[in-house]
Amino acid sequence: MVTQPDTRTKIRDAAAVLFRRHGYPATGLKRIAAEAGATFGSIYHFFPGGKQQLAEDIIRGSGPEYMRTVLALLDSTPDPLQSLDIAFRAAADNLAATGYADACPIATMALEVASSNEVLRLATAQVFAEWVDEATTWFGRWVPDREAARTLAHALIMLLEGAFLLSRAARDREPMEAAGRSIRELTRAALGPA
Amino acid sequence: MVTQPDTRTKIRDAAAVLFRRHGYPATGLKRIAAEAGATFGSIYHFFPGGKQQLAEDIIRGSGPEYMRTVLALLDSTPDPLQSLDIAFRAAADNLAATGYADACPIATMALEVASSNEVLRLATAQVFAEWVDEATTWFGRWVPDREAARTLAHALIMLLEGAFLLSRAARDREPMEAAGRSIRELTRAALGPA
DNA sequence: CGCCGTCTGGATAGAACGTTCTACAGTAAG
DNA sequence: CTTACTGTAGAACGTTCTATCCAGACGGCG
Repeated sequence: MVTQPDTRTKIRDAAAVLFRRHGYPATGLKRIAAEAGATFGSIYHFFPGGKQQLAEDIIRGSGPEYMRTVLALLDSTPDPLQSLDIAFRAAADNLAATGYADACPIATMALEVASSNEVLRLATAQVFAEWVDEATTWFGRWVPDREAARTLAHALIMLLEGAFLLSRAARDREPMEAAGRSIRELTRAALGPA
Repeated sequence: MVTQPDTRTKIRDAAAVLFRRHGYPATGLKRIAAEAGATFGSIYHFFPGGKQQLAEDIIRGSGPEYMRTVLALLDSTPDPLQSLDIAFRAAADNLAATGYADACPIATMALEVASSNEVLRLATAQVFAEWVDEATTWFGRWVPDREAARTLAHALIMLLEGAFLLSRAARDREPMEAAGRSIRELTRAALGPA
């Protein structure tokens, strides 16, 4: 039905890219409008709350969307170790393919607003909490102990985020590959004594 | 010999706190001057390169300084597993004590500049590389295989950084504690087959 | 046709940004 | 006393920021 993206979507998509790559304060609304092919007035028409509402919208939207992508990769094979390998390899490939620009959609913003903007901080916290819950459920399929599964879920996300940080800074996929080895090692250890 | 901090040091220290908590673009030179008890002119007197030079100075200075703190904790006992426990517990304590504000001194900036400022990106990359090397040496004391030690070093730093991200967003020490359990589990696995 | 809500285009405001510039205080050397 | 140097103080510049405001274009409908 929708032949071409409407203005609201164009603004959202352009802002999401800029926020992810450069962060919240460094991204100007003027630049968002330019990249979206929209005008200033349109931003405030669709997002009366201004920059903050736009960012919150993107955090709460891109977060779950990204997790869905990751979960799809994690379900690509029945073997959890092999799925983890595929997922982290895909993350490294995507990172390298985008010139080490596109990583976690909300990590940069999360660090930026953690001590200065309570509304956005809460949004990022809720997205991360959702990720941990979903990853815990995923690990729970093979790891009966819920505490152990939750620790693995935390490790998965922290290794992924840490690898994004190091890989983006170094423009090198080595950290992401090390992260993949580590999460597989942890999972293997949790599966072993079964 | 130095009775009170000179202006250069006051500016550096104030800027380091602000950059760490709010990031690079969100921190204004005016605010830095105010917090440091200095004036505009003094900033440009000591840092003719402006904001970027100040940030690079802080990245290259605070990075190694922070690693020294971590390494001191890691050498607090002869047992690596116990030292890791102490270090991650200290990180969680410090985080909670500062209202989840003071975490990694350069992580926020590293993500912000990774795709927009090559000078600062390189500075962060070199600091991280140094961290990995030093952590590799530390693990190397018990793990003879250098590749394995380097993977552990990456895991240590990535888990720490990931835990900073999640803990700051959630204002909760659980992620940091999970990171501590995970790095000890990985280290245990590497020590086991010895 | 005229009407009306939706959306666009852009001017404008007022504040804050990084940076540059000049003036000046204090001190040590000649 | 003069000269030179280091550091302080802050005004001023041009740019960019978020946000507000309004005139007008568009499309469905009576």
